[in-house]
Order: sequence, then structure tokens, then C-alpha cells
Amino acid sequence: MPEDKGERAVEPAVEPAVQSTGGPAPAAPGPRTPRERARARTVADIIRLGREHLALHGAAALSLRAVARDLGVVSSAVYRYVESREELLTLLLIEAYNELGDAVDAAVAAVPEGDFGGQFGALGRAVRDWALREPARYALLFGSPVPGYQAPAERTTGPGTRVIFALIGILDGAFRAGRLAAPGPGSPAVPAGLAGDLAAIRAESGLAMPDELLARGALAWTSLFGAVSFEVFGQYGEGTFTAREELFAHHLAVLADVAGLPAPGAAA
Amino acid sequence: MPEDKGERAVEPAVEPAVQSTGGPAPAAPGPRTPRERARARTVADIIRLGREHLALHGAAALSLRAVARDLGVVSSAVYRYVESREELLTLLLIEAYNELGDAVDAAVAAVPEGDFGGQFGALGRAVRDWALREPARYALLFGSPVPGYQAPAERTTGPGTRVIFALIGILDGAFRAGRLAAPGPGSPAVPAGLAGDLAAIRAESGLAMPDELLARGALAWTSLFGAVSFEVFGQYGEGTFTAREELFAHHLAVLADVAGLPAPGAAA
DNA sequence: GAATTCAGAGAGCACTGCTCTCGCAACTTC
DNA sequence: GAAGTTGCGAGAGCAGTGCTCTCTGAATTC
Repeated sequence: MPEDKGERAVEPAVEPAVQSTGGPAPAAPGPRTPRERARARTVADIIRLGREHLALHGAAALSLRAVARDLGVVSSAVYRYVESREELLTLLLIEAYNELGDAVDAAVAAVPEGDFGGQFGALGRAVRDWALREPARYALLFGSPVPGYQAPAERTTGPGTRVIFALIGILDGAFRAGRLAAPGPGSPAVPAGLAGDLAAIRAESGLAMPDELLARGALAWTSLFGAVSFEVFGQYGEGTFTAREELFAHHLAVLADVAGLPAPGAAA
Repeated sequence: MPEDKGERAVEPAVEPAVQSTGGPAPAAPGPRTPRERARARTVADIIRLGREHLALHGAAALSLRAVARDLGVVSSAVYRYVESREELLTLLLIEAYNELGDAVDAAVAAVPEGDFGGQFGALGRAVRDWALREPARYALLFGSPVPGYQAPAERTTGPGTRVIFALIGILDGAFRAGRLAAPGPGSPAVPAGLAGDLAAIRAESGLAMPDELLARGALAWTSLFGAVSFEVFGQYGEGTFTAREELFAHHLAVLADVAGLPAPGAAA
């Protein structure tokens, strides 16, 4: 009797080949041999099933054996395709980062070019919407690190920095357009020890913003995710805040103000 | 051969009885019979070992069997004292909430009474210091929920709300002392849908602050934990921010300003 | 058609949470 | 002090996990 019952098999290989619609197929970097194509399809299936398990039961409950069962295959077979559970987590992490990045980019792009306040609002709402739609995957990205799992920086920093780069793009764009308000005269001074860090960031990303605005942008960044995390992770009490959409909208508006952005709709 | 090797036994029962120093011992609600006292000591040992494992390996890696090994006892024996792994997690959660609450209360109390800005800064630094000292336990409180584990609200809301109550106390105290600045005229209006929530909060906690300041207080709250979580969970890149203490200090100062608090040291 | 590669099966190891039974020792009651 | 009760630890066991290893057969390549 096989170790895994083999029930619940997921339609194997029925999935229509993506590049099979006429023509010699550009083939770009696509897998060439049938074996490679079958392999790529299996890997994609594993990732898809992993994503479903992740969304349903959370990252720490993600089990390669369960994925194997759903795939209609014995557990040791999936190790032909995925090095380890960690590896699968990394793949899902990258995928989630990119999905969030895509959602944010699309939301920002839908706002008129000069409406920097509106762009910031769109970015924030996109993050919150995605997080509420995919709480387990959001937790994988921004929650407590999964025990025993360390995301490989060289593979995740790229996708993982898309949101902050989008935010920086909005802020610096506003600054260059002369539409980013400087902090008031009574505003807290930027500590001297931060100057080096901020200078490095400015150089690396080719920014023009002065220290005060850069530091406030960082605050808006962490605060945005703080608000989203509190909501997704259930830190607000049971019935404390019921109008959460309005609460978030207000927080976003205040944060935009803190960052120096103009009110939404105020295009140049 | 026993299932657990029984090595690494932790000094059992050697621990000097806490209330054994002379006198008839107040005995208050303390366990009376020797059996109850031994039981209480074992439960305390389990919690202590659990705390150590939690701090070392994280919440999801907390294993009752490992605790049993360290206790020098077979795994089934710990179920005499703790209902389940969840139960132990809940005990550790409550303990951690209270430890954080104590740290915050002590830090705030060390600041002169009328120095509301200083109190806010002390609260924020206390949260950050504790979080950096106890990252795994902080993650248990404010990170992604542990999979399959739902904290029982009736036992955790009390300890879990100590920080926000301390923060509210500072803000409302400042407001009653006439030292909480109202938001500027151009400040974003509080959405109408939030009025009900804010009124309920105000009534329940006997607050005097108007909606605008209450909403900004909530923002300062979530933003504080957002900044701490980013630092503890490693969301800042590798070498992006090196002067993290200064960064946090600046964020705190801006957040105090956002909440309407006066600068630190400006006692009445 | 022969040689090679490779996917899947199955067994196995060490670990987890948790349950159940059994026997002994400590404690309580008479 | 003897008898009865309670509680605690041990041990076995179930179902699950990640991961490794070997073996077989089939697909692919030459």
C-alpha cells in the first residue's frame, strides 16, 4: 500500500500549454525539450498548490507532503523539483512580493501624473487591499519571520523593494516638481547621525530630496505598513474600530501631510 | 529504554522556595498543600523553559517535547501541567504582554509628570528596547499570528491593551492640561464614518480628546509599532539604515508632533 | 536499437502534538 | 497507623512533518 493514498489528484498535464497557440512560438527563454516543459509545468503546479496552501493555512503550516498529496504524487517526488520546504517558501515569497509590486504599480499608474497626493493614496490603498485579500501571504512578507527560515537576500531584495521604490519615486517626483512641502520651522531636526545613511540612500537612488523630507518619507513608509499590519494581524480590538476603511483613509491623509505631499486631486 | 533520554535534567526542586524566609508566611492566595506547591513550581519551570525556547528558537519552533526533555521528564508528563502547546503559548503571551507593559509603565513613570512629550518618547523607547531585547517574544505579540493558534481574547485583551492605555493616558493627560495642540487648519478632516467608533472609545475610557486628536493618537500608536516591527523583523535592508537609534528617535519626535504633543522637556 | 537520464515509489530516520493505560508513590481520610 | 484516594511519571502508540536513500521502469537521447 503506497504511503500516500493518491486520492484528490489534481488534473495532471491537462493544463493547456501556454505557448501552443500557432506559429513557431517565440520560444524566448522558454523550455525547449518536452521533458523540460513537463518539468516546468510540474514546478508551476507545485508553486500553485503551495500558494493555495499558504493562503489557506499560513506559512508555518505549509507542508510539502500535503502539496505532494494534492499533486497526486508521493512526498519524495516533489524533492525532484523543489530543493526543500525553504526553497518553496522562497519561491512563494518572491511571487507574493511581485504580485504586491504589480498591484501597487498598477494603482499608482492609474492616477494622473502630476497628482502626487493621489498617487500616494493609491499606493497605500493598493497595499491595504492586497494585504486584506491575501492575509497569509502578507504575513509571510511583513510578519514575524518564519522560524528557521531566512529569506535569501540576493533573490528577494529585488522584488522586496518594489513598494518602497514606488513610494520614493512618488516623493522624489513631487519634490522635483516643486510640490513637496518642506517641514515647518518647529519641526524636529534630523539627528546628525542619520546624515550618512540618508546621503547613501540619496546617492544610490539618485534622489534630490533633502534629509528632512527623506526621513519623513521613511516614517510614512513604516507607518503605512504599521497601520496595515495592525489591521491584518488583528491588533485592533474586536469592536474598537469598525469603520476601518475610513480609519485607514484618514491615516493615509495625515501621513501624506507628514511626508509633505499635497492633497489628492491637486495636480500641477 | 525510555523514549526521552532524560539527559540535561534541570535542577529539580533545588530552587529555594520563595516564601520560606522566616515567619508564618503570608500565604495569601499561595498554594497551601505540598502537592499544590510542587505543582506550581513545576508549572513555573515549564513556563520558564518555554520562555527560553521561545526566545531562542521562535514561537513556531516551541516544542513541548523539547521542554519536557529539558525538564528531565517524559513528554506525556508535561500534559499533566499544561493542557496543550497552545495553552503554553497563551501563558507565554500573557507573560510577555505584562513584561512589556511593566517596562512601558516604568519608563513613563520615570518622566516628570507634566512632561507629556517626554513621556511619549519614553513609552516609544521602552517598546523598542524591549522588542530588540526580546525579538521572538515581540514577534509572538505583534507579528503574524502563529498558525493554528488563536489567542483567547478573554485572557489576553487585558494585558494586551496596556501599552495603548498608557499611550491614551499620556495623550488625554496632555489634552486635559491644555498642552495637546489641535491639528492645523489645513489638516485632513476625520471621516464621518469614524465618529461612532471614536465616540465609543471616548466613552469607554472616559476621554476628553476630540475626534481629530483621538484619530491622530491612533495613528501614532500604529506607526510606533510599525517602526519597531520594521526594525525587529528586518524589513530595513542590510546596510540601508545603520543609525537606527537616531532614525527611531526622529520618527518618535515627528509622531509626537503629529499627535499634538509638545517637545520633550517642556513641562507645564 | 542501445545507452543514458530522470521521475516516481517506497522504506526509513528523526522529529512533532497528543492520547491512553498502567503502576507506583505521595497524600488524605478514617 | 492502616486503608483508600489522588496524582504523577513512564511507556507505547497514532498521525503527522521534513528529508534521504535506493530501486525500478519509462522516457529521452544518441
